[in-house]
Amino acid sequence: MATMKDVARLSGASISTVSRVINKSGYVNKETEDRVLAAIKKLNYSPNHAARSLLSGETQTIGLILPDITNPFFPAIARAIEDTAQKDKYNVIFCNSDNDILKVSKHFKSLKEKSVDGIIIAGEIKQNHIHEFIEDNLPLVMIDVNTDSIPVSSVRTDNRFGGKLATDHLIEQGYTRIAHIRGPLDSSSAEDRYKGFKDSLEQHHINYDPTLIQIGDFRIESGYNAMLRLLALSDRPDAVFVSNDLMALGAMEAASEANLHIPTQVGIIGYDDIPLTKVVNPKLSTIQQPIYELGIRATEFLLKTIGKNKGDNHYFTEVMKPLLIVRETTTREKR
Amino acid sequence: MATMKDVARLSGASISTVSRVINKSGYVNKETEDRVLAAIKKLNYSPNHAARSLLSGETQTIGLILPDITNPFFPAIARAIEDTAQKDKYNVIFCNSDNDILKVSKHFKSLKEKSVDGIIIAGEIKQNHIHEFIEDNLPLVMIDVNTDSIPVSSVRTDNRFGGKLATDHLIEQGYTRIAHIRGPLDSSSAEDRYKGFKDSLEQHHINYDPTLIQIGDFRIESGYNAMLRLLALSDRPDAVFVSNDLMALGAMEAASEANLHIPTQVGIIGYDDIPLTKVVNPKLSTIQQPIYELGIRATEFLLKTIGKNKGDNHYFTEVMKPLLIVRETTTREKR
DNA sequence: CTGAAAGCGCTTACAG
DNA sequence: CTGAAAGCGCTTACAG
Repeated sequence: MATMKDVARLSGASISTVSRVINKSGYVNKETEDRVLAAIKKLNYSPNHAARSLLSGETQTIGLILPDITNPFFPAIARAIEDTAQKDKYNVIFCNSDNDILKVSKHFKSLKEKSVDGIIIAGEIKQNHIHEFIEDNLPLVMIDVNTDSIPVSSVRTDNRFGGKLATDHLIEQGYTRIAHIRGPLDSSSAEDRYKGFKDSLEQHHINYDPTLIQIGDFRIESGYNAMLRLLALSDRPDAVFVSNDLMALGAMEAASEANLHIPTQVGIIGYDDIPLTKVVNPKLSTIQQPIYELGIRATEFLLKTIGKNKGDNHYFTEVMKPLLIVRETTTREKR
Repeated sequence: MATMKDVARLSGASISTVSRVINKSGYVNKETEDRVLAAIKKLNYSPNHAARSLLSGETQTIGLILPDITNPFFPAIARAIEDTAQKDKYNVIFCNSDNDILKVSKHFKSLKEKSVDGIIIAGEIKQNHIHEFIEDNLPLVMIDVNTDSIPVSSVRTDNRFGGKLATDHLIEQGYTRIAHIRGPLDSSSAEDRYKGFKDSLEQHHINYDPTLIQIGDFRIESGYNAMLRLLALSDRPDAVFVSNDLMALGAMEAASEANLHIPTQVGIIGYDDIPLTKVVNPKLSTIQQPIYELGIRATEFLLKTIGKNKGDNHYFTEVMKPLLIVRETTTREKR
């Protein structure tokens, strides 16, 4: 690889001058500039990124820690982040955490050592762990985590409102015994959706029955198993609000195997609106999160924070509204 | 951030000695070592990656260029690559190319400027473009591209064999008029699967009917549209081998809308075995590619190449065998 | 076993 | 408008 020294030698200019034409900083005689440009071209020179980083402390790279790229919720997030970062010439390093806080910490540390300019974390992170990350003063944005009481940038949807939306819809469709398969206790999103579920029951004066609440881990099998438990109840539910689409798919499978017709015998609504919802049969009703927009906004916040002076404690938060998407798994004829 | 200088000062040792204990290179007195270690801990020192890269020319980072992470085929590849890279302390920067050769080139150049130690490219790349990339002498591995006549490392499955496998299966199930929805003309995988399709027909002495061949772009809509065209034929097919699962899903949708029962009235088999195949109803028969293993092996090859001396023209190729997975869309009772 | 010095490829004042 | 010099934070011979 050619260096600036080579370019300087070939063009007859000094290294400083070469630097000036490359960075378009300071005055350079037009003819000198042309000679330098010609030399750059001839040598196929391109600047050494590591050397620049050493000086500037910046790498034009951001880190992305997400639970698992093979979970259908995350590719759209990752894509949005990469698209948005690319526009500002940032690259993104991605890491999978499997929602294991140890792995999150490990990746965070490793990214910090690589001097990434900022980090985006998606997934279930408990509040006390978030504090651990903000101590480092590295620009940080959390996706889909309720950070209400923590000074950190974040982007998420209003999960409580979404949970209510889903449950309201089931009630309006005439379902009367409504169960909920919630996500992990660690997850603030799962917690908020669960709260929305209770809000709706309360508003409609429906008794809250704890036996109708099952806990899953946001993966398909756990939805299947939770549904099995619900169907084993003596007084089983006629509808269930499932805290994410993946588990809802599992629940649908369990219902089908029990020969229960969806939506007439049991209604099911999910959460997220991942692409899968449209290809299953019947198509899954769900609460839509603006997944791609979540990723865009998170990246915008991160880049804005990177732009600010360090030590400046600005942070940004946005809570987006989710949307009810009625498809086939809940459209029972009204009685 | 603390530097080695700070550590040296605090521990009373020289910078050279500090470097020795950090890199465990050369002899260091046990007591000196302990003092240095203590200082490192106290200052929460971690080495500056950019400075190291400047010296070594290595970044412990690899680039991954894939068409689109939101295409369900690629998350598993990306995950496998990240998992494997992580084991050797490599990070991966990922970029989406949308199968646009201009974007591939752009990303390739940008990754090269960031001094990544190697690059993995997945997707449809024409042979003449591959030459462009190997000129740079940067360690490179291609995934799912037929590179038979090109000196470059690659990992793929035997697509021609897979295409034959799929078509043989349809014939064995008693289907007699078999169509093929192929992938783009640019794609060597699509071409090879198409060849396998023809191999099978030939072996079974079935006439090749060009009207039964439609071209898609590997995306769901194109499968839908291609199927529509096939169904509009006066003498329409009773089965179709679709060149990937996503298009097969589109084809299934078109068949359903035409009120054709799958698999009795029309059989459909896909290719890839993405997770979606198991959640659709009926479940999609397909040809399984070992997607995760593809990613592992590609990364292993890349890291091996990085380990070798530059200029050393070793390259590695592996062709894996695909597997027939019979599910519900092709299991017609034999006549 | 340890330290001083050179150098990786750049940018940034500073002087002219 | 241009060049010499210092320095970013490290590693690597080299000398002791």
